[in-house]
Amino acid sequence: MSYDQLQLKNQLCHRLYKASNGVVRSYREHLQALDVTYPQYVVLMALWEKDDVAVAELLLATAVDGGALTQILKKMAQKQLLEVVRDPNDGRQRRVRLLSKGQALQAQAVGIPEALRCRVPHMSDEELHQLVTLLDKLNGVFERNG
Amino acid sequence: MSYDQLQLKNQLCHRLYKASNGVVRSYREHLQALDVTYPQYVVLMALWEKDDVAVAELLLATAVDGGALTQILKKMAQKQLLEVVRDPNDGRQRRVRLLSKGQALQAQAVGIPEALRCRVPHMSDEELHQLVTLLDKLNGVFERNG
DNA sequence: TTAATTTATTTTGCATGCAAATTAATTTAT
DNA sequence: ATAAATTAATTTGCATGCAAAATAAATTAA
Repeated sequence: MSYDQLQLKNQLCHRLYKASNGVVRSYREHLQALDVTYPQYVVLMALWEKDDVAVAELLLATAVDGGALTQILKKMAQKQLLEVVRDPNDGRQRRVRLLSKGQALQAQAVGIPEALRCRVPHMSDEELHQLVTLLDKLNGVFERNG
Repeated sequence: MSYDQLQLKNQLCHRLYKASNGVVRSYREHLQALDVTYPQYVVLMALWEKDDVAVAELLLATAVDGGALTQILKKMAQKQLLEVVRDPNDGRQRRVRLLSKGQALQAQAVGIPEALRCRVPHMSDEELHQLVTLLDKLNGVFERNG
């Protein structure tokens, strides 16, 4: 009954599961100062890079779930971080735009990446870069199909 | 307003977020045949390796959230996959034990790891091993503290 | 042009992930 | 020996992640 391939220690998926949850948990303390959750932070990063985009474009950029994104945008709109307006040219689309309060958060978030980097002092820049490269290769699988 | 360090393409966290969600999504089709969710599958793998363990030990092995684990165990118990019984020596602890139906699922799960491996044909065994090694190093940060 | 189809979002129902509060049982301190 | 502290689990409230169904608006087809 050994089945090595079913042992948790041999599962890439479980490592990703732990890493993702762990990293998001690590962000929480920093994001609380901005009063946003991790997915909300991802939406903000996407908008800081490119503002005034359709929901569909935001879905692609953030990889946040569609059903969840609607709720997330509602909450962020309530907090005056952004607004969602119907596209005049295509009524099906809704465009997302940062409000001043959402734009202002960028300045407060500038130090977050470095703070998180400091949590992993035992890993070199090269190792982290390798990790990024490998994850990109893995994520390529999910780009188009499920 | 560039702030390179805040661009999504420079975030390790976002890659982990996408990878973890993507991989779990990939498991879903295989797990549906067993009628279990991904966290439930993790619990099963832990129990297949070591059965009759306290909830606390299962928490450590699986890294599943405590609050969620209680609900997960309830559902798995309803499905007759396992049972949760009070420890006679220490009434605070509850021990989790696989039932025959839960044990039997192992045979059905044997092919899952290979099926998932086939989803990443463009990555070599060495690359996947490197990814595992780097994730383990990253996850070391979350072992004790948050 | 009006129905059928396609596209963009939202809604719904269920299953976590998480922090904080609560309950239950054991151990420690006085 | 009994209160206080500690430990093990569970419960609660909120925020997603996800699939599938439902809406709404634009486009295509007949």
